[in-house]
Amino acid sequence: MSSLYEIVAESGRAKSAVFNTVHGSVKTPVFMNVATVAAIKGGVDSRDLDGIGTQMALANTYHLHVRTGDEQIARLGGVRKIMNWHKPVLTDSGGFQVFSLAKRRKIQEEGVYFNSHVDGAKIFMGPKESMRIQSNLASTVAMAFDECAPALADRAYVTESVNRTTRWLNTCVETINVLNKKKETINKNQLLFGINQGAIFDDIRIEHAKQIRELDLPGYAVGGLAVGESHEQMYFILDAVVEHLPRNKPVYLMGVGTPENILEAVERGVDFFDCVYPTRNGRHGHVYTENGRLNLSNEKYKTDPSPIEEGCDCLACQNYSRAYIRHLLKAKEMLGYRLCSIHNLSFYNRLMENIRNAIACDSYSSFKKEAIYKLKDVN
RNA sequence: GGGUGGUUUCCCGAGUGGCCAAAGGGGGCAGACUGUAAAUCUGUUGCGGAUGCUUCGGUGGUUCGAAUCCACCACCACCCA
Repeated sequence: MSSLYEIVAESGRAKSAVFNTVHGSVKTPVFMNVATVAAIKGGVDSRDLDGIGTQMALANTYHLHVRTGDEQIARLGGVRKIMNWHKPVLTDSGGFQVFSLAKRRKIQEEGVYFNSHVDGAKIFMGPKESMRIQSNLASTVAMAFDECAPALADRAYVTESVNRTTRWLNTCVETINVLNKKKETINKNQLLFGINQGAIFDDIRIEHAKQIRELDLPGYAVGGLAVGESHEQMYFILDAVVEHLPRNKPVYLMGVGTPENILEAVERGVDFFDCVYPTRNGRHGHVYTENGRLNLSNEKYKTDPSPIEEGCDCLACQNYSRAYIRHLLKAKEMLGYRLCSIHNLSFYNRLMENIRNAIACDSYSSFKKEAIYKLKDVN
């Protein structure tokens, strides 16, 4: 029986591992494609991702609770079943919505009152509710219910918020342990990842990391970054906090990020990522290449017969020109959004594969330097 | 042949004497977006670096001042013969 998480290569502080779950194995560093409402936006089907190296997806507790309801999804067999997704899925806890729907919520000790963004209905969600919903969704990995404080929050607020997040984490642990033993639970092996918070205060972050690692959870995330602070501040926090999380467990940097952010974070020991960028930017016509990001809706691509990226084996690059995809975007045709999203996901997965290879060759530092240099090319 | 309504900046369309280079859409151009309230949002869109200059079917007029008032002309739409 293989262990849950096994480091297979290291290069400096960068690590590459295999994460073994009941829903399959994942090679890290890994990028999880985002499927917030159990759908990859832009009309991308689960099968579109076959062959482009996708290993894991992310869905959202809050969104699926609000629509169509986690109990209904449980009756249908869980989020993986309805998506026809045979690989692992991580569910975010709704904690980020505490942040992003700030104008629609009120935080209390037991949880948060939201107003649904769908119909305005009052919703209560705390650690118990989040865990129950995630158990119904039957994801591979459930995330702890946390508060993602704004980057600009002051020290007093962050201290209070982090303490509450720690108390919530304890409740999450107790709750998932009960849920995983229930007869009707679809995935009785659901894993719980804890989330480190503390905004840009390194001492609060470190203290929090030390506290939560005592719980000996199967994985730990760094949350509350890329929410308004500078890149330098983000890297500074990662430098400070990652070494206080267990090295022999997954480290997940939530919601990040750009290719450059990922390259920098891997160097600091992070091995799980997710971000809306490849799909959102795809829908907005921004596509990634090794030599930087292109805005395909720019006039200069109007007659460009070349593929988005030479040598890319994705559906878009194998079959269509930049000029045609630009035309589709201008015409607001779904196919345009779809092709750009598929290409970007393909790019991200290829980036992760290259990262893994560089770690395996113990040449990560020079690989990263060159990759970032190339990304700055102007197209 | 007679009557009525109309012609506005790339398009649609508001504007009936100064606050009008001209509302609002659309389209165009560019930008933003990091655990997705996001196929969304923002900026810009006559020329000029600027005091300015040239525009509202055409020509002429009234007026200190005209897209707006008057005259004629051109074209378009509908109605009556």
